[in-house]
Amino acid sequence: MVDSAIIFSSALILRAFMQERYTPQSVERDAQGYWDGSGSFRVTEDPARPKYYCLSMFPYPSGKLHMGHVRNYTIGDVLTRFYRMRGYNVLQPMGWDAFGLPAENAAMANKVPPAKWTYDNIAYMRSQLKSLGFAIDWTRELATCSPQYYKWNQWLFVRLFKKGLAYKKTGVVNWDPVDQTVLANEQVIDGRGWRTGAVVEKREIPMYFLRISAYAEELLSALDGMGGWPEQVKLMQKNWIGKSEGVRFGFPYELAGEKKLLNVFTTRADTIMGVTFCAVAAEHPLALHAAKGNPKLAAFIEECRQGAVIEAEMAQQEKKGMATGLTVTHPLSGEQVPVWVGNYVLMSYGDGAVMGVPAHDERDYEFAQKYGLAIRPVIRHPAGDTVPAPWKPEYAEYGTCINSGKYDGLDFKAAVSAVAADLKAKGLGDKHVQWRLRDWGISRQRYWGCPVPIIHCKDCGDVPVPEKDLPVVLPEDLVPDGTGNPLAKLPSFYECMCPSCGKPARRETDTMDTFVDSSWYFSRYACPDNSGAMVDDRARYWMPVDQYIGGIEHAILHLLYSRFFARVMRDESLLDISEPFTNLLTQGMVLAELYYHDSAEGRREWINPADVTVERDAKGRPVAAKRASDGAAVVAAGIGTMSKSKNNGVDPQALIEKYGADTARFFIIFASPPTQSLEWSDEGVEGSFRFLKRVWAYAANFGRAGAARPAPALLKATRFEIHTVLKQATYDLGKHQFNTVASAAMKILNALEKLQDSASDEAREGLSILLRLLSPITPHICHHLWRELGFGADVLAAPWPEPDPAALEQDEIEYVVQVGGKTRGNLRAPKSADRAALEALATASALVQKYVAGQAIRKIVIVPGRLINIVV
RNA sequence: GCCGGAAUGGCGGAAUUGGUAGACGCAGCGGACUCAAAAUCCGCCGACUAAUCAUCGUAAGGGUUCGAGUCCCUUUUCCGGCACCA
Repeated sequence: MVDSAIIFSSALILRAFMQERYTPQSVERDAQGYWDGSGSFRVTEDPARPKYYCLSMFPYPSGKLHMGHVRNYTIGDVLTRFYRMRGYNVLQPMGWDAFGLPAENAAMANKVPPAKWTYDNIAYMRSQLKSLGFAIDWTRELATCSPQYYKWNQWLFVRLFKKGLAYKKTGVVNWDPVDQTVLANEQVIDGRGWRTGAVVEKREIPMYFLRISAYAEELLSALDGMGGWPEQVKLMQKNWIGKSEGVRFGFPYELAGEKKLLNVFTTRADTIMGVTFCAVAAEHPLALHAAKGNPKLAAFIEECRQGAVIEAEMAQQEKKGMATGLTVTHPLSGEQVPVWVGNYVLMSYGDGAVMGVPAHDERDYEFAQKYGLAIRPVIRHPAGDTVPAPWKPEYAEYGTCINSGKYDGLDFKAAVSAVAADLKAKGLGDKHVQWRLRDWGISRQRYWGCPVPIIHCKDCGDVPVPEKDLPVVLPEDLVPDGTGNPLAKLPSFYECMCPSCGKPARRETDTMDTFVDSSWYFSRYACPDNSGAMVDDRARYWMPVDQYIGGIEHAILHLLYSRFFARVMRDESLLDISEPFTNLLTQGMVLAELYYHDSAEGRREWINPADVTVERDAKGRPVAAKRASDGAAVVAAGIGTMSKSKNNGVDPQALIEKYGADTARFFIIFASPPTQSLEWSDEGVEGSFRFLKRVWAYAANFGRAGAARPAPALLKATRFEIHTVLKQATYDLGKHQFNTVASAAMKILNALEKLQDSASDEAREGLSILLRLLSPITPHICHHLWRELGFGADVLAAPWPEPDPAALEQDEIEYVVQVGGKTRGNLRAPKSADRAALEALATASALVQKYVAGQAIRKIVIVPGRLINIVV
């Protein structure tokens, strides 16, 4: 039956007043005014309804929205509105990740304090977000640069400091020797400072760390239970945490008469008898000691210190090493083993030293070949007992021990156990679990961030700022000049009294990594107005976030830090949960075409795709491209992420002004599924606009006098079509495949248009389904038409449409007919036909007769309701 | 370099668990309306072919299966992350 509840006879009268032309600007202004006026998106805790906390990653206020933001928030809004229509109490908040480097860069460029730049940007971007019509509860807005917010960063830091979960040690940073300042990785270009061009050096400085390693085991094991996260992200986190089980042991040596151990960790203790050298990092104490009397080695270590701390760059540089001249004693054989310095050994992993087994490790093999070190095979691997050059992957495989004395004949597991036991007996080592995950260094030698609440006292050491003195407020009127942190030059900030002894002391001038701000903001949205606590009971109601949406680029750091913070807050009795995000959707990038033009002087100029005219051949294939302004030939350089440097960005604002927010939203949803990259297309936007105009025109003409009533068979077929599409669309929404939901809306309109403006019950029902299906994607036009056609006062309050099983009933089913696995045609059969009937029907058909052509039928495969395959 | 993804017509994409490859849209081509244009509407639209049939066709190569875009192995290219961009 047709859903009569939504059929409303007054619709025809209302319709007479409706404009023929779709004018998105006025429609959207009115709808947004209605939502604002009625507080449609303000929510409070409601134990009677299931809650749904839908969160998109908050933006950095960089100046204006980019298409990636629009995409992110449109996806979140579709989910928000969809769940709302299904009866959930839905929270969708918004805020600003407002501390960070770009504000300092802008400040330097424009001589304006980062605070002013940031607040101006927030004001503009807020207005942009509002013009997109997102169902956001704006009463919960927060900015991480406000003292009311970052006070709680500081408060939590102090708690962790007292617990030992925050602590001080040295860390390595990129140092610009000209500007005398620490550089972020992105400020290092080809190993040089971005402003000075000076070769960057590594420098060790004291910093504060958060002991995320204390939660490594839990962060790893909990991944298994996180069904709502993409496998891909969980796998990346698992590899990042990097649990490896092996043996940690020491090579004894003597230094100035003192007995010491060179500690290493290995997952291949079974190869220990194949050790022919040890390699240590350039920063390793042993290397530094050896360099004292060895100028060549000192020069090599200096060379290793050149360049940035960026691991990707270090991993790609040529493997180099130099002998220290020192030796250590093999703990089991007693042989002397030479110690080398290797630029590929990372001080930050394990003990900053590795044992070298060139026969069974590719990196060690290369190193030994290059420097003429001994290669001693000790494993019988699938390619034999020897390891002739070149390196083969088989050399690294597990096998039984050979040339290993008492361990000969043992397999991997037995050998590792035996070696570990022997090392333990000698007091030199044991089995050990090693993590790749390092503690989180949160100190930044920068101004525009949350001050680290520590006071340095000559007598009392590092003293946390007392709770009553929080927040340590960041002055908002400074302008950095690129030569270090302005806070460190501001006595009024750093001069203070020691809270413990009352004597003059110096305030810490480092600020916190902005990832600290973003690791708990989602909990604060529940209670942003609470000035007395970090979070309260409202956070217990709303947390965890049911659906989190953001870029895949955050798969590891932000998401891992947030998982860590949730546990820290749990252990501080602030939250009841361990996992902050139940379901995670990682959206793809937004891409656009790239065009450039090389000038006569050889300068490459990137041309915005909007300024390019493409010539096509008769089949629509592009053959040439020209700059619209002067006809100059431009080169099509494929597609890439929208960026300033490649000048291929599309401004959301221009789009909204030209077509309206609904068109922008529709195109973004329609163009590709949320998790895949989205390729921008101006023609595609035109097509989306055309579709909304058609929806409008259909509604405006709906039930127009004089339309003939279609034949009953057409009505029935149309209703079948619409309900089939609806069923599919609801399924697609469940798996977050919104692009096909948009397609479904198009299919429904196509079907309705075939009814030629008839105001039949079937058409009215179809239209009400169309508007409800579309309302999460294009809420403004649906809001307007829903009211205008008299379906109700507010489409937000309408229930999600359900497919009617009766409409999906069919008397006949169309089967695909294959012969020998090749599709040959279709066959209609009664719904009731059983297997035998289908076989008889198929074998008797002319279609099958033609292709079987006298061959023996070996068997018949039947997929119920779908397919018949005659195997010959 | 290491870790994680992706690849389907001229283009974006669809194909529920292995079951009619190309839904829906864009571009293109043809037509209607118009003095004309825009807008709108109708039709065609993977390759090969005059057209039909047939054949081929989901990055490349191999395999499993009655049947593979989908599963397995190898390779190529592109994208994300690599701890101070956010």
